[in-house]
Amino acid sequence: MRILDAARQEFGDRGFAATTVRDIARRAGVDPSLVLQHYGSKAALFTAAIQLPAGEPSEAAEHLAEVLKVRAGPLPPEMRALVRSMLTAPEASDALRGHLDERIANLAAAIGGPDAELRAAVAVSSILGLTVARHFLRLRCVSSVSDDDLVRVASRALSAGLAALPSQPNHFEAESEAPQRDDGDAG
Amino acid sequence: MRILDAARQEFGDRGFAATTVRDIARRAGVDPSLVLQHYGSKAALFTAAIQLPAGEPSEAAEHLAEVLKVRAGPLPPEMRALVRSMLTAPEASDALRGHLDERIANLAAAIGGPDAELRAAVAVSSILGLTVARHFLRLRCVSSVSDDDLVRVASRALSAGLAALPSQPNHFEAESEAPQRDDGDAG
DNA sequence: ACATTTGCTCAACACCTGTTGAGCAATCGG
DNA sequence: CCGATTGCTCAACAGGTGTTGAGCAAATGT
Repeated sequence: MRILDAARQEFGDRGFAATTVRDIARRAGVDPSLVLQHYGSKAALFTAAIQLPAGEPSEAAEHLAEVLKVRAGPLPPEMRALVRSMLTAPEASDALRGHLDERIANLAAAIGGPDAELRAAVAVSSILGLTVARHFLRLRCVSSVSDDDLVRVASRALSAGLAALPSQPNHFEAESEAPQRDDGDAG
Repeated sequence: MRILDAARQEFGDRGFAATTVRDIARRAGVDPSLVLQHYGSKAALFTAAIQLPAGEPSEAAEHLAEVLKVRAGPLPPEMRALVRSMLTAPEASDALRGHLDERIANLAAAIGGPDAELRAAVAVSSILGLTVARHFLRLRCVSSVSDDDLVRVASRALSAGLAALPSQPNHFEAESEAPQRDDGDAG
Protein backbone atom coordinates (compact mmCIF):
# COMPACT_ATOMS: atom_id res chain seq x y z
CA MET A 1 0.00 0.00 0.00
CA ARG A 2 2.96 2.26 0.46
CA ILE A 3 3.54 2.37 -3.30
CA LEU A 4 -0.11 3.02 -4.05
CA ASP A 5 -0.22 5.89 -1.55
CA ALA A 6 2.90 7.41 -3.05
CA ALA A 7 1.41 7.05 -6.52
CA ARG A 8 -1.79 8.82 -5.49
CA GLN A 9 0.20 11.66 -3.99
CA GLU A 10 2.42 12.13 -7.02
CA PHE A 11 -0.36 11.72 -9.57
CA GLY A 12 -2.47 14.09 -7.50
CA ASP A 13 0.26 16.71 -7.41
CA ARG A 14 1.41 16.72 -11.02
CA GLY A 15 -0.92 14.59 -13.09
CA PHE A 16 -0.33 11.37 -14.98
CA ALA A 17 1.98 12.58 -17.74
CA ALA A 18 4.29 14.67 -15.59
CA THR A 19 4.68 12.01 -12.91
CA THR A 20 7.47 9.49 -13.48
CA VAL A 21 7.73 6.00 -12.11
CA ARG A 22 10.98 7.09 -10.52
CA ASP A 23 9.19 9.89 -8.67
CA ILE A 24 6.71 7.44 -7.21
CA ALA A 25 9.44 4.98 -6.27
CA ARG A 26 11.48 7.71 -4.59
CA ARG A 27 8.52 8.82 -2.52
CA ALA A 28 7.71 5.24 -1.58
CA GLY A 29 11.37 4.62 -0.73
CA VAL A 30 11.76 1.67 -3.08
CA ASP A 31 13.34 0.86 -6.40
CA PRO A 32 11.52 1.91 -9.59
CA SER A 33 11.48 -1.62 -10.91
CA LEU A 34 9.60 -2.81 -7.83
CA VAL A 35 6.78 -0.47 -8.71
CA LEU A 36 6.40 -2.10 -12.11
CA GLN A 37 6.80 -5.60 -10.74
CA HIS A 38 3.80 -4.93 -8.52
CA TYR A 39 1.56 -3.10 -10.98
CA GLY A 40 2.79 -4.09 -14.42
CA SER A 41 2.96 -0.65 -15.95
CA LYS A 42 2.66 3.01 -15.11
CA ALA A 43 -0.80 3.09 -16.68
CA ALA A 44 -2.00 0.13 -14.63
CA LEU A 45 -0.70 1.75 -11.47
CA PHE A 46 -2.55 4.91 -12.38
CA THR A 47 -5.76 2.97 -12.91
CA ALA A 48 -5.35 1.44 -9.47
CA ALA A 49 -4.54 4.82 -7.94
CA ILE A 50 -7.68 6.59 -9.16
CA GLN A 51 -10.12 3.85 -8.11
CA LEU A 52 -12.76 5.45 -5.93
CA PRO A 53 -14.19 3.63 -2.93
CA ALA A 54 -17.59 2.39 -4.09
CA GLY A 55 -20.96 2.63 -2.37
CA GLU A 56 -20.63 6.20 -1.26
CA PRO A 57 -22.22 7.98 -4.24
CA SER A 58 -25.41 5.98 -4.64
CA GLU A 59 -26.55 6.63 -1.08
CA ALA A 60 -25.53 10.22 -0.71
CA ALA A 61 -26.21 11.50 -4.19
CA GLU A 62 -29.74 12.57 -3.36
CA HIS A 63 -28.31 14.78 -0.65
CA LEU A 64 -26.17 17.08 -2.70
CA ALA A 65 -25.23 18.96 0.44
CA GLU A 66 -23.24 15.94 1.57
CA VAL A 67 -21.25 15.88 -1.61
CA LEU A 68 -20.67 19.59 -1.43
CA LYS A 69 -19.45 19.33 2.13
CA VAL A 70 -17.06 16.58 1.20
CA ARG A 71 -15.72 18.63 -1.69
CA ALA A 72 -15.26 21.68 0.51
CA GLY A 73 -12.89 19.87 2.85
CA PRO A 74 -9.61 18.26 1.78
CA LEU A 75 -10.00 15.84 -1.12
CA PRO A 76 -9.19 12.17 -0.62
CA PRO A 77 -5.97 11.32 -2.48
CA GLU A 78 -7.60 9.08 -5.08
CA MET A 79 -10.14 11.76 -5.95
CA ARG A 80 -7.39 14.32 -6.10
CA ALA A 81 -5.41 12.15 -8.49
CA LEU A 82 -8.49 11.49 -10.57
CA VAL A 83 -9.51 15.12 -10.94
CA ARG A 84 -5.95 16.30 -11.54
CA SER A 85 -5.66 14.18 -14.66
CA MET A 86 -9.24 14.33 -15.90
CA LEU A 87 -8.37 16.75 -18.71
CA THR A 88 -5.26 15.03 -19.99
CA ALA A 89 -5.55 11.29 -19.27
CA PRO A 90 -8.36 9.40 -21.04
CA GLU A 91 -8.34 6.83 -18.28
CA ALA A 92 -9.14 9.51 -15.73
CA SER A 93 -11.62 11.22 -18.00
CA ASP A 94 -13.57 8.01 -18.47
CA ALA A 95 -13.53 7.10 -14.79
CA LEU A 96 -14.74 10.50 -13.66
CA ARG A 97 -17.39 10.64 -16.36
CA GLY A 98 -18.79 7.33 -15.18
CA HIS A 99 -18.75 8.46 -11.59
CA LEU A 100 -20.54 11.73 -12.30
CA ASP A 101 -23.04 10.20 -14.72
CA GLU A 102 -24.12 7.80 -12.01
CA ARG A 103 -24.43 10.60 -9.52
CA ILE A 104 -26.45 12.68 -11.98
CA ALA A 105 -28.84 9.82 -12.64
CA ASN A 106 -29.50 9.34 -8.93
CA LEU A 107 -29.96 13.02 -8.36
CA ALA A 108 -32.28 13.37 -11.34
CA ALA A 109 -34.48 10.56 -10.07
CA ALA A 110 -34.63 12.27 -6.69
CA ILE A 111 -35.64 15.72 -7.84
CA GLY A 112 -38.02 14.79 -10.69
CA GLY A 113 -39.83 17.39 -12.73
CA PRO A 114 -39.08 18.67 -16.23
CA ASP A 115 -35.44 18.70 -17.32
CA ALA A 116 -34.60 16.76 -14.15
CA GLU A 117 -31.53 15.15 -15.66
CA LEU A 118 -30.26 18.39 -17.10
CA ARG A 119 -30.81 20.29 -13.88
CA ALA A 120 -29.05 17.55 -11.96
CA ALA A 121 -26.17 17.61 -14.43
CA VAL A 122 -25.85 21.36 -14.05
CA ALA A 123 -25.72 21.02 -10.28
CA VAL A 124 -23.12 18.25 -10.36
CA SER A 125 -21.05 20.16 -12.91
CA SER A 126 -21.17 23.20 -10.67
CA ILE A 127 -19.78 21.21 -7.76
CA LEU A 128 -17.05 19.95 -10.07
CA GLY A 129 -16.23 23.53 -10.97
CA LEU A 130 -16.14 24.54 -7.33
CA THR A 131 -13.85 21.62 -6.54
CA VAL A 132 -11.47 22.59 -9.31
CA ALA A 133 -11.53 26.26 -8.36
CA ARG A 134 -10.97 25.56 -4.68
CA HIS A 135 -8.44 22.74 -4.62
CA PHE A 136 -6.61 22.96 -7.93
CA LEU A 137 -6.88 26.39 -9.50
CA ARG A 138 -6.81 27.93 -6.02
CA LEU A 139 -9.05 30.75 -7.13
CA ARG A 140 -8.67 33.53 -4.64
CA CYS A 141 -12.13 33.78 -3.08
CA VAL A 142 -13.05 30.14 -3.40
CA SER A 143 -9.90 28.69 -1.92
CA SER A 144 -9.45 31.13 0.96
CA VAL A 145 -13.00 30.98 2.28
CA SER A 146 -13.86 28.65 5.15
CA ASP A 147 -15.53 25.32 4.49
CA ASP A 148 -18.69 26.47 6.24
CA ASP A 149 -19.03 29.71 4.33
CA LEU A 150 -18.48 28.01 1.01
CA VAL A 151 -21.04 25.33 1.81
CA ARG A 152 -23.53 27.92 2.97
CA VAL A 153 -23.33 30.12 -0.13
CA ALA A 154 -22.96 27.30 -2.62
CA SER A 155 -25.82 25.38 -1.05
CA ARG A 156 -28.19 28.22 -1.68
CA ALA A 157 -27.11 28.48 -5.29
CA LEU A 158 -27.33 24.75 -5.92
CA SER A 159 -30.67 24.26 -4.21
CA ALA A 160 -32.14 27.13 -6.18
CA GLY A 161 -30.80 25.65 -9.39
CA LEU A 162 -32.15 22.22 -8.60
CA ALA A 163 -35.58 23.56 -7.79
CA ALA A 164 -35.48 25.72 -10.92
CA LEU A 165 -39.24 26.26 -11.08
CA PRO A 166 -40.41 28.24 -8.05
CA SER A 167 -43.47 26.03 -7.58
CA GLN A 168 -41.30 22.91 -7.46
CA PRO A 169 -40.58 21.30 -4.05
CA ASN A 170 -36.97 21.71 -3.07
CA HIS A 171 -35.56 18.31 -2.18
CA PHE A 172 -32.08 19.61 -1.71
CA GLU A 173 -32.68 22.06 1.08
CA ALA A 174 -35.48 20.00 2.60
CA GLU A 175 -33.31 16.95 3.19
CA SER A 176 -30.25 18.82 4.36
CA GLU A 177 -29.50 17.63 7.90
CA ALA A 178 -29.15 21.00 9.65
CA PRO A 179 -31.89 23.64 9.30
CA GLN A 180 -29.37 26.39 8.42
CA ARG A 181 -30.34 29.34 10.59
CA ASP A 182 -30.94 32.47 8.50
CA ASP A 183 -29.13 34.92 10.73
CA GLY A 184 -28.48 37.95 8.58
CA ASP A 185 -24.74 37.89 9.29
CA ALA A 186 -23.69 40.37 6.63
CA GLY A 187 -20.27 41.27 8.09
CA MET B 1 0.35 32.21 -37.59
CA ARG B 2 0.13 28.73 -38.98
CA ILE B 3 2.42 27.41 -36.25
CA LEU B 4 0.50 29.17 -33.50
CA ASP B 5 -2.79 27.76 -34.75
CA ALA B 6 -1.34 24.27 -34.88
CA ALA B 7 0.01 24.70 -31.37
CA ARG B 8 -3.36 25.76 -30.01
CA GLN B 9 -5.00 22.77 -31.63
CA GLU B 10 -2.49 20.26 -30.31
CA PHE B 11 -2.28 21.78 -26.84
CA GLY B 12 -6.05 21.94 -26.77
CA ASP B 13 -6.38 18.29 -27.71
CA ARG B 14 -3.81 16.68 -25.44
CA GLY B 15 -2.49 19.27 -23.01
CA PHE B 16 0.94 20.78 -22.59
CA ALA B 17 2.88 17.76 -21.34
CA ALA B 18 1.54 15.22 -23.83
CA THR B 19 2.01 17.50 -26.82
CA THR B 20 5.42 17.38 -28.48
CA VAL B 21 7.08 20.02 -30.56
CA ARG B 22 7.19 17.46 -33.35
CA ASP B 23 3.40 17.06 -33.19
CA ILE B 24 2.91 20.79 -33.60
CA ALA B 25 5.42 20.97 -36.44
CA ARG B 26 3.78 18.07 -38.23
CA ARG B 27 0.35 19.69 -38.03
CA ALA B 28 1.76 23.00 -39.22
CA GLY B 29 3.59 21.24 -42.03
CA VAL B 30 7.03 22.55 -41.07
CA ASP B 31 10.20 21.32 -39.47
CA PRO B 32 10.33 21.04 -35.65
CA SER B 33 13.34 23.30 -35.45
CA LEU B 34 11.45 26.08 -37.18
CA VAL B 35 8.93 26.06 -34.36
CA LEU B 36 11.68 26.70 -31.84
CA GLN B 37 13.41 29.26 -34.01
CA HIS B 38 10.20 31.27 -33.98
CA TYR B 39 9.18 30.85 -30.34
CA GLY B 40 12.37 29.99 -28.49
CA SER B 41 11.05 27.06 -26.52
CA LYS B 42 8.05 24.81 -26.13
CA ALA B 43 7.06 26.64 -22.95
CA ALA B 44 7.22 30.04 -24.66
CA LEU B 45 5.10 28.75 -27.51
CA PHE B 46 2.58 27.48 -25.01
CA THR B 47 2.46 30.85 -23.30
CA ALA B 48 1.77 32.48 -26.64
CA ALA B 49 -0.84 29.87 -27.50
CA ILE B 50 -2.95 30.37 -24.37
CA GLN B 51 -3.03 34.17 -24.53
CA LEU B 52 -6.64 35.26 -24.47
CA PRO B 53 -7.87 38.20 -26.54
CA ALA B 54 -8.18 41.03 -24.02
CA GLY B 55 -11.03 43.47 -23.51
CA GLU B 56 -13.79 40.94 -23.67
CA PRO B 57 -14.12 40.02 -20.02
CA SER B 58 -14.30 43.45 -18.44
CA GLU B 59 -17.30 44.51 -20.52
CA ALA B 60 -19.26 41.30 -20.53
CA ALA B 61 -18.51 40.05 -17.06
CA GLU B 62 -21.47 41.84 -15.54
CA HIS B 63 -23.71 39.97 -17.92
CA LEU B 64 -23.00 36.42 -16.91
CA ALA B 65 -25.47 35.21 -19.49
CA GLU B 66 -23.09 36.33 -22.23
CA VAL B 67 -20.26 34.33 -20.77
CA LEU B 68 -22.48 31.33 -20.35
CA LYS B 69 -23.63 31.55 -23.94
CA VAL B 70 -20.06 31.74 -25.15
CA ARG B 71 -19.14 28.70 -23.08
CA ALA B 72 -22.09 26.73 -24.38
CA GLY B 73 -20.95 27.03 -27.98
CA PRO B 74 -17.61 25.79 -29.31
CA LEU B 75 -14.62 27.10 -27.36
CA PRO B 76 -12.09 29.33 -29.07
CA PRO B 77 -8.82 27.41 -29.55
CA GLU B 78 -6.78 29.48 -27.11
CA MET B 79 -9.38 28.99 -24.38
CA ARG B 80 -9.53 25.32 -25.15
CA ALA B 81 -5.76 25.02 -24.83
CA LEU B 82 -5.80 27.03 -21.63
CA VAL B 83 -8.49 24.99 -19.91
CA ARG B 84 -7.09 21.68 -21.10
CA SER B 85 -3.83 22.28 -19.27
CA MET B 86 -5.12 24.23 -16.28
CA LEU B 87 -4.71 21.26 -13.93
CA THR B 88 -1.25 20.18 -15.00
CA ALA B 89 0.65 23.22 -16.31
CA PRO B 90 1.38 26.01 -13.79
CA GLU B 91 1.54 28.50 -16.64
CA ALA B 92 -2.03 27.67 -17.61
CA SER B 93 -3.19 27.53 -14.03
CA ASP B 94 -1.85 31.02 -13.33
CA ALA B 95 -3.26 32.49 -16.51
CA LEU B 96 -6.73 31.10 -15.96
CA ARG B 97 -6.73 32.09 -12.31
CA GLY B 98 -5.93 35.67 -13.27
CA HIS B 99 -8.63 35.69 -15.91
CA LEU B 100 -11.30 34.32 -13.58
CA ASP B 101 -10.29 36.49 -10.63
CA GLU B 102 -10.78 39.56 -12.77
CA ARG B 103 -14.15 38.33 -13.94
CA ILE B 104 -15.20 37.57 -10.38
CA ALA B 105 -14.21 41.03 -9.21
CA ASN B 106 -16.28 42.68 -11.94
CA LEU B 107 -19.24 40.47 -11.28
CA ALA B 108 -19.04 41.03 -7.52
CA ALA B 109 -19.07 44.78 -8.00
CA ALA B 110 -22.11 44.45 -10.24
CA ILE B 111 -24.25 42.35 -7.92
CA GLY B 112 -23.31 43.89 -4.57
CA GLY B 113 -24.84 42.75 -1.31
CA PRO B 114 -23.38 40.49 1.39
CA ASP B 115 -20.88 37.85 0.25
CA ALA B 116 -20.92 39.43 -3.20
CA GLU B 117 -17.44 38.24 -4.05
CA LEU B 118 -18.08 34.74 -2.82
CA ARG B 119 -21.38 34.47 -4.66
CA ALA B 120 -19.73 35.76 -7.81
CA ALA B 121 -16.93 33.26 -7.39
CA VAL B 122 -19.41 30.43 -6.98
CA ALA B 123 -21.19 31.47 -10.17
CA VAL B 124 -17.98 31.75 -12.17
CA SER B 125 -16.75 28.42 -10.83
CA SER B 126 -20.03 26.84 -11.83
CA ILE B 127 -19.59 28.05 -15.39
CA LEU B 128 -16.08 26.63 -15.34
CA GLY B 129 -17.51 23.31 -14.21
CA LEU B 130 -20.11 23.38 -16.96
CA THR B 131 -17.44 24.19 -19.52
CA VAL B 132 -15.31 21.26 -18.40
CA ALA B 133 -18.26 18.89 -18.25
CA ARG B 134 -19.52 19.90 -21.69
CA HIS B 135 -16.40 20.31 -23.78
CA PHE B 136 -13.77 18.17 -22.08
CA LEU B 137 -15.30 15.50 -19.86
CA ARG B 138 -18.18 15.17 -22.31
CA LEU B 139 -20.59 14.35 -19.53
CA ARG B 140 -23.58 12.68 -21.08
CA CYS B 141 -26.40 15.14 -20.38
CA VAL B 142 -24.32 18.29 -20.48
CA SER B 143 -22.54 17.61 -23.75
CA SER B 144 -25.48 16.24 -25.71
CA VAL B 145 -27.97 18.97 -24.87
CA SER B 146 -28.46 21.89 -27.24
CA ASP B 147 -26.80 25.22 -26.58
CA ASP B 148 -30.14 26.87 -25.98
CA ASP B 149 -31.39 24.31 -23.49
CA LEU B 150 -28.17 24.40 -21.53
CA VAL B 151 -28.19 28.17 -21.40
CA ARG B 152 -31.82 28.21 -20.34
CA VAL B 153 -31.44 25.76 -17.45
CA ALA B 154 -28.03 26.97 -16.32
CA SER B 155 -29.15 30.59 -16.48
CA ARG B 156 -31.90 29.94 -13.99
CA ALA B 157 -29.51 28.20 -11.61
CA LEU B 158 -26.85 30.89 -11.87
CA SER B 159 -29.20 33.82 -11.53
CA ALA B 160 -30.76 32.25 -8.47
CA GLY B 161 -27.34 31.69 -6.98
CA LEU B 162 -26.25 35.22 -7.68
CA ALA B 163 -29.36 36.69 -6.12
CA ALA B 164 -29.01 34.32 -3.18
CA LEU B 165 -31.26 36.35 -0.88
CA PRO B 166 -34.80 36.39 -2.25
CA SER B 167 -35.20 40.11 -1.55
CA GLN B 168 -32.11 40.91 -3.60
CA PRO B 169 -32.56 42.36 -7.10
CA ASN B 170 -31.53 39.90 -9.79
CA HIS B 171 -29.07 41.61 -12.13
CA PHE B 172 -28.35 38.48 -14.04
CA GLU B 173 -31.80 37.69 -15.32
CA ALA B 174 -32.83 41.33 -15.57
CA GLU B 175 -30.11 42.17 -18.07
CA SER B 176 -30.44 39.03 -20.14
CA GLU B 177 -31.29 40.10 -23.68
CA ALA B 178 -34.21 37.77 -24.50
CA PRO B 179 -37.21 37.45 -22.15
CA GLN B 180 -37.04 33.62 -22.22
CA ARG B 181 -40.60 32.45 -22.79
CA ASP B 182 -41.71 29.88 -20.19
CA ASP B 183 -43.39 27.37 -22.47
CA GLY B 184 -43.72 24.19 -20.45
CA ASP B 185 -41.98 22.07 -23.05
CA ALA B 186 -41.28 19.07 -20.86
CA GLY B 187 -40.56 16.60 -23.66
C1' DA C 1 20.78 -28.10 6.84
C1' DC C 2 19.53 -27.55 2.20
C1' DA C 3 16.70 -26.25 -1.87
C1' DT C 4 13.29 -23.06 -3.21
C1' DT C 5 10.58 -19.41 -3.45
C1' DT C 6 9.93 -14.56 -2.52
C1' DG C 7 10.94 -9.48 -2.31
C1' DC C 8 13.82 -6.48 -3.72
C1' DT C 9 17.84 -3.83 -6.13
C1' DC C 10 21.22 -2.89 -9.89
C1' DA C 11 22.33 -1.99 -14.40
C1' DA C 12 21.00 -1.50 -18.70
C1' DC C 13 18.21 -1.08 -23.03
C1' DA C 14 15.52 1.16 -26.58
C1' DC C 15 12.96 5.04 -27.29
C1' DC C 16 11.44 9.67 -27.29
C1' DT C 17 12.03 14.37 -25.73
C1' DG C 18 13.48 19.47 -26.23
C1' DT C 19 16.98 21.78 -28.23
C1' DT C 20 21.01 23.17 -31.23
C1' DG C 21 24.07 24.21 -35.05
C1' DA C 22 25.48 23.35 -39.72
C1' DG C 23 23.90 23.73 -44.34
C1' DC C 24 20.83 24.86 -48.36
C1' DA C 25 17.61 27.61 -51.41
C1' DA C 26 15.65 31.90 -52.28
C1' DT C 27 15.24 36.64 -51.93
C1' DC C 28 17.12 41.23 -51.81
C1' DG C 29 20.48 45.32 -52.07
C1' DG C 30 23.69 47.47 -54.99
C1' DC D 1 25.33 39.99 -61.88
C1' DC D 2 27.37 39.27 -57.20
C1' DG D 3 27.29 39.21 -51.88
C1' DA D 4 24.48 39.09 -47.95
C1' DT D 5 20.58 38.28 -45.43
C1' DT D 6 16.55 35.50 -44.61
C1' DG D 7 13.60 31.31 -44.02
C1' DC D 8 13.84 26.91 -43.72
C1' DT D 9 15.47 21.77 -43.30
C1' DC D 10 18.65 17.99 -41.92
C1' DA D 11 21.09 15.57 -38.68
C1' DA D 12 22.47 15.09 -34.34
C1' DC D 13 23.09 15.46 -29.21
C1' DA D 14 22.29 15.06 -24.30
C1' DG D 15 19.06 13.88 -21.09
C1' DG D 16 15.08 11.57 -19.32
C1' DT D 17 11.42 7.97 -19.99
C1' DG D 18 9.05 3.30 -19.33
C1' DT D 19 10.44 -1.12 -19.06
C1' DT D 20 13.23 -5.50 -18.56
C1' DG D 21 16.17 -9.20 -16.92
C1' DA D 22 19.99 -10.71 -14.13
C1' DG D 23 21.35 -11.12 -9.48
C1' DC D 24 21.17 -11.01 -4.30
C1' DA D 25 19.42 -11.67 0.43
C1' DA D 26 16.04 -13.16 3.42
C1' DA D 27 12.33 -16.08 4.46
C1' DT D 28 10.08 -20.59 3.86
C1' DG D 29 9.25 -25.51 3.51
C1' DT D 30 10.83 -30.08 4.43
